[in-house]
Amino acid sequence: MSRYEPSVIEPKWQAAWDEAKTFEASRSEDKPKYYVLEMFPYPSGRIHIGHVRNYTMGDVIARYKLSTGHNVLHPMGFDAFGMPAENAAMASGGHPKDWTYSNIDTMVGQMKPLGFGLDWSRMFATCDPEYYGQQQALFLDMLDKGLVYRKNAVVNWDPVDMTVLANEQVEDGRGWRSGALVERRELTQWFFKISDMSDELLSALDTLDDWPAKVKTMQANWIGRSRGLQFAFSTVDAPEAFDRIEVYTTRPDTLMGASFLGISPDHPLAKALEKDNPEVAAFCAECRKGGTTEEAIETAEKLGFDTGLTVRHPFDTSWELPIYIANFILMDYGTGAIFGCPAHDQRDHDFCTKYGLPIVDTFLPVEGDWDIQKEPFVPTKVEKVRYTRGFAGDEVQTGNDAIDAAIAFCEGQGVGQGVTKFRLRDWGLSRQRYWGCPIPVVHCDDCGVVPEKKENLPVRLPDDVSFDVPGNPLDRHPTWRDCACPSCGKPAKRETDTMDTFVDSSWYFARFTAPRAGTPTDLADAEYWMNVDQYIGGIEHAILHLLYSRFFARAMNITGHLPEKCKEPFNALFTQGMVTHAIYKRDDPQTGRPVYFYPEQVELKDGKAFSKEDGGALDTIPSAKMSKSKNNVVDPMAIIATYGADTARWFVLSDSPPERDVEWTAAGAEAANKHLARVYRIAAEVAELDAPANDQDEALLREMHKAIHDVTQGVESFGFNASIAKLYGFTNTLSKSKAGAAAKREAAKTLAQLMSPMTPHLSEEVWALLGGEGLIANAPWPVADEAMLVEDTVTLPIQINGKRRAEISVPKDMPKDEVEKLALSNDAVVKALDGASPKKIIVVPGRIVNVVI
RNA sequence: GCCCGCGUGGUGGAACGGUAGACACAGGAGACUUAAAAUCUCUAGGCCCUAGGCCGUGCCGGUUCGAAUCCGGCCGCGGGCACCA
Repeated sequence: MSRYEPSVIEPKWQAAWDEAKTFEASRSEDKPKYYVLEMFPYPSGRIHIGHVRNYTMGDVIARYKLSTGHNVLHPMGFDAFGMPAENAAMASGGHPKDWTYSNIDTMVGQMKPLGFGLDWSRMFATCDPEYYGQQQALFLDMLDKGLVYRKNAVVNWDPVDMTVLANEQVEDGRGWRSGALVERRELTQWFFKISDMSDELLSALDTLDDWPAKVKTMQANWIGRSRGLQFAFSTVDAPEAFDRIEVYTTRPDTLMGASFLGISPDHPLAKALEKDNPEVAAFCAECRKGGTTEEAIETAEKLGFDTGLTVRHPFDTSWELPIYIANFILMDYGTGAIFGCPAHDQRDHDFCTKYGLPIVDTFLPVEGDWDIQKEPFVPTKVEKVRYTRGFAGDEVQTGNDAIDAAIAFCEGQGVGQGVTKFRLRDWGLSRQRYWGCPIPVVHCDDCGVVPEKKENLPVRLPDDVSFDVPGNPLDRHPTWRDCACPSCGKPAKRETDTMDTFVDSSWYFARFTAPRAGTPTDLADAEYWMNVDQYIGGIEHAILHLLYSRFFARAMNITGHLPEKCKEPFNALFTQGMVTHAIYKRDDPQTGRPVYFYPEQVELKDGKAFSKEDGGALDTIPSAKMSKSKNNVVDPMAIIATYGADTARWFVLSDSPPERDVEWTAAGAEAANKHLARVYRIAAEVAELDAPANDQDEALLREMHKAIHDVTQGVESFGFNASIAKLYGFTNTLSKSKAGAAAKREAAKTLAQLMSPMTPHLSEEVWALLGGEGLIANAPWPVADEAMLVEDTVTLPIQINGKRRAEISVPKDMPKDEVEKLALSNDAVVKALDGASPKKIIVVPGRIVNVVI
């Protein structure tokens, strides 16, 4: 009998699938279609065990759907533009293009041996001119429909390198290379008008029934719809054109508790004052230090500057409030001006305490005391509170009711109006970098900003660029910028900004439906294949990528590139966890710096780690995100070389639920491999078995049908770990069964089929061994016989006061009162009752009996 | 700082509000073997001497006949915060 040899069988079956074009998708109306997609990878160099897990999940779905009679589209590509390619070019002198395509070659070469059922004929990289040229066409159509515009926006500016930095290139407020203090600087940038769709993007979340609730919550909070009052304070002695300052507040009910007016350092008034007041200029300059992230702004020390100017309170013109410039007020949100109410807001409370401004309550708890000077009173808006300085509605009311009443009152008084605002900002797509899709517009002295003609697309990136100095190579290229104005034909200059790589990933799923089309999409193909039936990817993309894709799908509908039904392009979403691995380290006694050990340098004894080299004890950090610098990255290629692809696939799906992180352990991989070898051995035995049918057959076949049922349910509901647990159990049953050869062969073939989405190579081999017809990949998925699933008797636990004390075995459909009688006659119950009668008996049919004493 | 998750034996984890710990790893005992590997069988949350009982799902409280599960508060860890992808 032969052994389980993955290195022999895996290439064999991969060749067989290629030969039969098993996974090449083509349109045909005779079967329902199914589009399964995993978020495509960034070509970082080598595939990661996390990729293996992600793509294996998608592959399980794809193979399962294929065997349930679907026309499956399961494509793969690369999200190939982005900063790491430029960083590599800066570090080691190559070209981003060479680096990227060489990485793609490597990664494809690593993915193929894993046996994923992918349609490789559709593969593309977003840096292919064929792809980004179509993206430029899409951009021009969006420009034409008014979905793109230019405005000023702040960027991280490195004053030493004279270049724009990405957020991740800013460390503790300093540029990562120069170490210079980063400043926020305004540049003219291109924007997508995603905010026009705020309301729609929010309300349509309700239609996404098969998306995780947490993702929808995150998106809803991100879009951040709020209702509030917008009104103006009139100023006292302010510069010309600033006699009124518009503010937006979500708490107009606290208007009588206002202590100051706060404006953003980027507010027009601040900018006006800055011009001839050096103190204001110095303060605003101070505020502009640091990075652009919300995190940096929110966690920075709250600073304010008293302008000396005041505004009049709208309800009492003799009441004047000081105008402060404050570093925590964002120009992007609302009107860039707020009124501060320290009694009911922690930040305002801190601010007023710091600058000695009055703290006046507008409401207090319905009962009890509150020292408002010491601590702000910030109840939720659904709680009832007692208004001490209310001006609308009841004295005791909820915050929500008070807000509604306040808006109505103010509108009646002619003080502002109720408005709905969103937190969502327009999507800035300009990047001052080389390795991205060029924005296809031209700057002409006479005609202004002019779109490039479609027949001139793609606007290709030049190859002759260098990365020896900071900044955008397109800016300093000797000739690339020079072109003719598409409108008047005079010499003009190309736009040198390229697109955010999120643009590339916002429509690739649509492109996969017709990857070689001469237009961004082919409507007939999109109509057939869209939407993505199952999208799989990391939770880290919960907001930006998924929101931008939802926006793009709508924009592509408006520009005629996608049908109406694609406005929500992902029918179902699954967010998978990471693959983690322990970190082994110890501090170097000389330098005190941590030294990281590779798993193969580590010896494990009684759960403790020691260096193989010198036997010294090591610290273990369990379940850490894999990171090259921590030496805890597991290379899938090494796993394949040792155990084969099926072992890697089986392992990443077992144990942990897919949405949770899974820890890679050598022991776990070893165990997975042993199990697969065992399945092979059992199948080989069964193939040679020659035993007559007997009374054990039915028990085995019953278990087989239960396995079909449970495994199928696991696959359908992303419970792959549950499917695998069931498969372990069924393997044990089969191994121990004394049933006849025919029944055991049927069971073994079914086992192979149930395993085939996870371990396709082994399954094909077992299938062939047992005389299965054709490829198991094409064999119809087994269907559980309902009659075989029904149990005649059930075991009911008996609880006394909620604690399990006994169990009884009863016929499945025994009436409640008979179960009750049986329970009461149970020894444990009789003993516990000790002659008394129970207070209550709860019988949940088929589940449990609880006797309350 | 803000938003969203997660927390169960030595380990990964299972469990429609209904027998907590399925399945697996590591461990223990045994079979086979000259021996080892491989394989197979049994065992296994903790505590108490056992019958049996007590304690146990990060911590504190609540709802319920019954809570890992629902609610409130805390602690710890992770993801995101608009130029990492």
